[in-house]
Amino acid sequence: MPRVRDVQLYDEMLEAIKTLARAQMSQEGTSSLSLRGIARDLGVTAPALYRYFPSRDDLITALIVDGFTALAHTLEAADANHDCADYRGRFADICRAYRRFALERSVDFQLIYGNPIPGYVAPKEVTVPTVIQVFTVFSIVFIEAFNAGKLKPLPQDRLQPTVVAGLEQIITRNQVPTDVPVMYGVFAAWTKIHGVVMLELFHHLEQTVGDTALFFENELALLIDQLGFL
Amino acid sequence: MPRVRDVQLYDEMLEAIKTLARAQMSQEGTSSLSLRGIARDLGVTAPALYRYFPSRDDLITALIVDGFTALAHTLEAADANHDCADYRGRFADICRAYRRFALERSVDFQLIYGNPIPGYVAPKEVTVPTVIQVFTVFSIVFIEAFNAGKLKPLPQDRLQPTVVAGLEQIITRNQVPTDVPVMYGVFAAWTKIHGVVMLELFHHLEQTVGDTALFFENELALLIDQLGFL
DNA sequence: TGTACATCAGTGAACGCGCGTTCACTGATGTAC
DNA sequence: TGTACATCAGTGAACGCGCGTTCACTGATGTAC
Repeated sequence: MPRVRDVQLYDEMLEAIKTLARAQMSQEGTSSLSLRGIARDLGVTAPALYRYFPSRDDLITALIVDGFTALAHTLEAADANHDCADYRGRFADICRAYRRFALERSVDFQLIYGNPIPGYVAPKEVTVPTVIQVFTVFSIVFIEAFNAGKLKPLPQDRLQPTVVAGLEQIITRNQVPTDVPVMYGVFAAWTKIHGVVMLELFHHLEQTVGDTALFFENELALLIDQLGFL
Repeated sequence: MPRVRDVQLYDEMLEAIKTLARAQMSQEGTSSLSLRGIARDLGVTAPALYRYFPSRDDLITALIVDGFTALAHTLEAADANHDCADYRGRFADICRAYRRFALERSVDFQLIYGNPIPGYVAPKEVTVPTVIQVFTVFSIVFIEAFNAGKLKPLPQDRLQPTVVAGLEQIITRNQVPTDVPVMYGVFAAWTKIHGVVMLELFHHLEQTVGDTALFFENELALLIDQLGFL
């Protein structure tokens, strides 16, 4: 951040740029982000943007980080709406929020989970921590449910040893206070929900199952049972 | 197709263009397809391509159709490798082929299931039939297994009435010779596999579960039981 | 077998547009005396 | 309170590059007589 006269104005400009960037992406696709286009929309010349972002890639990075954070907050908010002990309800609402986010803020969703942007490489040290945020929200419900005796996860002998080893690594690396089978449930859930949402988002389901919202609810209900939520 | 002097040469040129297009997309992303770039690679001027494709969009359409067809054939081939009565094995291999296709031919996979290409609109009358092809391969195993008494699908009362209605529509529209619960299984399977594959493809799993191949196998084994394959 | 001619396949120039980034610059702003 | 001056915020021109598509054209090819 260069020296700035008015911090508030500066921050407003930052936000304005990112908002217009998202608008542009939602019209033209995530890969068509153009600094000149943003400058045009903003009524300013293109070089002016370089005071706010050193390059186009830095703008993209900021948008990706924002996207992950927004998703994580959305999921957290959905979780907070609930009686703590209603684990089935909490989990369901988190999943619903995941879907709603994907459909309503599809730019952000495509940006974080869709095709990579050509020529752009995400700086891992920046994006990885934010990826974890999302994943953490899911974990918390599982862990709390399990500790309350309200989750009966898959027995560990149904998991491949290498998978177990991988999960153990995450558990220790991120200091997640739980066991492998519980952790496995998080991934089983996430991958399922993600699949349904992705296919719905890109309109591969509506031609086939028809009412995608109800299909989602149906799959969600079955999933909750399968995962062992009591 | 314009009048052509040598049909074989013409077809070879068509293939060459599409091959270079795929190569370009795999380097620069599906949205960065450039006719001029292809012409350059081909050692020819850009207008020459207009003898083969009336526009960039027509080339994209051809690539998408090819992608769906290739995926469908890959799945069919995986299915053909098997003792007909080994339904669990057949289903597992189809899913493995789906994953392998996504990872090995990721351009095609991103093209058909990933972010839409900005400014491009798929002509539905062309692409929809090819979408069905893929879906059909999955259906066949389910139907055959069910008819052989080797699949115990979810009871219909666990499905939402509207979802049932939607599935009935597909069944009659495409003249699929089976019942709603069997059809539902196809979607339950597809969405699950798709979710795992998508997340692996874009490297969201490797940071977390570690060995993604084994994670896939693990999820697949569980899925086969859940779906009711005997 | 030899020649005239239609046509196919690809060229080269042009149109009008886009892009990210660098650079020297100007005018407005706030501050220090 | 008034003026000089540093610096911030944004300008405008330029660099060197990209793109899809149209158009009149040329040279090679195969065919018909």
